[in-house]
Parts: sequence; structure tokens; C-alpha cells
Amino acid sequence: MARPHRPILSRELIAAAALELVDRDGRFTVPELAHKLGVSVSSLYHHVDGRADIVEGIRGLLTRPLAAAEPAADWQEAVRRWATAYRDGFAAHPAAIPMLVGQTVGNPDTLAQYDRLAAILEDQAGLSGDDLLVAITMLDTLCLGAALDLAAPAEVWTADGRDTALTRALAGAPDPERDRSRRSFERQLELIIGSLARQVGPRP
Amino acid sequence: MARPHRPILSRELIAAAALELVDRDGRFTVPELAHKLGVSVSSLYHHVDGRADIVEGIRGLLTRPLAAAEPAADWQEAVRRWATAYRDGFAAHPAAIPMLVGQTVGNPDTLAQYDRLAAILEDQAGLSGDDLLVAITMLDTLCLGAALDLAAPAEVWTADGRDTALTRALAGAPDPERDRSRRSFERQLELIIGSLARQVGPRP
DNA sequence: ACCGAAACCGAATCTGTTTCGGTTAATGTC
DNA sequence: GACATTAACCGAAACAGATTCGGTTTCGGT
Repeated sequence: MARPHRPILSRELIAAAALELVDRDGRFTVPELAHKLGVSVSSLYHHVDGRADIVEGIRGLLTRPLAAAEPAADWQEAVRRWATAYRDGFAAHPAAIPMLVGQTVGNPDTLAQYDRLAAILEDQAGLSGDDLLVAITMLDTLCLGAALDLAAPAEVWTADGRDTALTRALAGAPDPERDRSRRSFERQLELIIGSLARQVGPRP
Repeated sequence: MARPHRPILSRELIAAAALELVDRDGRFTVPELAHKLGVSVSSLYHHVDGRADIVEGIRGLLTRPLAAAEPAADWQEAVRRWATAYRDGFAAHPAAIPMLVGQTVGNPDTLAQYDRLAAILEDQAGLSGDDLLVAITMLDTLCLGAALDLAAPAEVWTADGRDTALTRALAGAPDPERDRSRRSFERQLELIIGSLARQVGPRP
């Protein structure tokens, strides 16, 4: 009822519990979160700076795997791993994505990962200036778009009783949704990497 | 103070006013919207089915230009126009995008445009089944990702006093943000169209 | 033993959305 | 041309969620 012997809450714990709620319900509210943690609503505010900060905590959780990348043979493989890990982090929690895109990135770890991608493209691929930014933008765009695609699965395209090229293709597709999304992502990723490779020219 | 001689409100008018608020403030609330329209809050509910329905109205406004596409010489040009118009509709109102991705598509006009893209790819490009869906997914992903990129401009990447490949590239780039985003979009679009063209093979 | 800060709680506040019971004006019917 | 029905608006109240504030207890250092 007052200060407990061992702290119940922490920034990480709060973010993790919020992410569980998002995965289960597609959203979270502060009262729900407090209840799940067995704590009163106001207690949360001693550990996080409001709801938006909890969302940043979630961003941190999803971005964490990016930091654990193993060294790659060449920049193409490094970029491939970066984008795939980024996309996979989102793909594991599609319901979180709309919340994440709704607020500006405030998580230092996430920003650090963008820096790392920039370093790969500059030091190893030899890109710089505007070319570098365009490359990052393309990769960023790809990952975000692919994540959104997962968040809003193609079932929405099927609605009502329309009979169109789109609904026919959906009806005849035994393929699970997630798999198609992944293949679309990978195909685009290879297109981008290939385009960048032609741009920087063959290496000695 | 009671029923006016000529109706003040309509679904369209409400959506348009909400979009103006979003463009100006980055968001809208129902009370603000009512005030802007010179009307009481509860009056809005006679024309729309809650806040989410207003957002769907905004989606309809942004998608409208898509329906006005002129006939194209070949499927590649048709796809190019579809994607560009879609992306441009979003690009004109970047602040609206987080709202739109946060809720499932309920606007029939928007769905009709996806049907139209599917018809182009099926009838003119000769794609079908899973190939068709992957193609649509890639294009959808591209437009959404590009729009999101605009909604959260790269300035966020610059934050605080870091000195990295990313911050250096940003500092040295005289290029306006929006232009870079557009070039990144167009480059990816051409990659996708090229890939699809190789896939369906040369035409007689 | 004491003090200040940390961790939690309950109640109150604030913002925003939705509902409901009115009032007036338009519209359709006999 | 009265009259019922419905449409368009209003005000107030209900509801949901986020945030703040003034406690109370425990911890950690001195």
C-alpha cells in the first residue's frame, strides 16, 4: 500500500507489459496497464514520462534485436541483415505499428541503429551526401511499409460481395498472408540492394 | 438554434474541415471541429458515425484524385500513374497519415481503387493469383512507406549532438526534405515496375 | 536515530468522445 | 392547409482515458 520492499515497476517492465496488451488487444490504456501490473495508475508515472514515453519504450523493445547484428561479409549482406531484422522486429508485433508511426522517434537506441546503417553505406558501400540519404530513405520506407502491410492484412481488401480481379486473386490464394508479405518485402529489398550495387559500381 | 433553413453540415464538409485542422495542427478533436464549423459538438453526430467515420471521410478525400486517372498507353504507365497519384494524395497531407494507418480501410471508394489496380495488372500485364497479390503488396507498401516517410521527416534523425555518418550527411544536404522523399519514391517505383516487366516477359 | 528521496496509493482534474432529451423547420400526406 | 413525421441543430450529462497532486510508508545514507 505504500513503498514496497522491492520495487514492483521499472521502465522496461512497463513497456513489456504494454506490448503484451497491444499484442492481445491491439491497443493499451494506462488503467489496463496498471491493472495488469497489479499497481495503481498513478504509480506508473514515477517511472515513465506519460503515455508517449511508454510507446517509446515499446519502440526500444522492438528495435533491440537490431543492435545484436553479427558482422557481415560485405555491405550488401550487412544491409540485408539490417533491413530484415528491422522488419522482423515489427512483424512480430504488427498491432504496435500504428502507435509507433504516430509519434516521432525519441528512442536513442533506435536512432543509433539508423546511424549504424548510415555508417555501413558510407564506409563500406562508399555512398555519401544525398545518395546516402536517398538510400536510407528507401530502406526505411521499405521496412515501414512492409510493417504497415502486416498491421493491416489484406483481408480488408476482401470486404463485402465485390467480384473483381482483386477479390478473385485473394479467393484463389492458399498462401498465408504473412508469407506473402515477407516475400514481397524480400523481393523489394533485393531490388534496392541491386540498384545500390550498380550505383556504386563493381568493387575491385 | 434549432433546425436551420438550409443544412449547415454534410459528411463531406465535416471531412474537409477536419482535414484542414489536421493540416494546420497535426490533429483534430471533435470539439475543435464543431467550433470551426460554427456548430455544436452533438450536431456532428447526425452526419457521421463517430470520430473514426470522420477519419474515413478524410481517407475518401485523399483517395479521390485516384479515380480521375486518364487512360495510359500501357500497363507500366498505368501503374506508374496509379502509384504516383496515390502517393501524392498522401504527400499533400502528411499529418493525416498516422490517423489513416491506425484504422482499417472502410471507405468503398478507396477499395475500388485497389480493385482497379488489380484489374490493370491482371488484364494488361497478365499477372494472376499469387503473383498479382505480391505485385499489389509491393506497390501498396511503397506508397504507404513513402507517405510515412513524409509524415515523419528526416529531421528527427538529426536530434541532439551526435556526429555520425547520418548527421553529417544531413548537415551537408541542401536538398529539401520533400524532394528527396519523392526521388526515393520514384526510384523504387521504377525498380518495381522494371521487375514486374521482366517477370511477365517482353510483349509482342 | 534521523533525513531526504523513492515507490506506491487514492482522489481529483482535465480533455475528449458519445449519448440523450429537447426545440424548430422542412417535408410529405390527406 | 392542418398534421404527422423526420431532419438538423442544441445543451447537458455520461463516459473514457490521461495526468497531477497530496498523502503514506520504506529505503538508504549519515
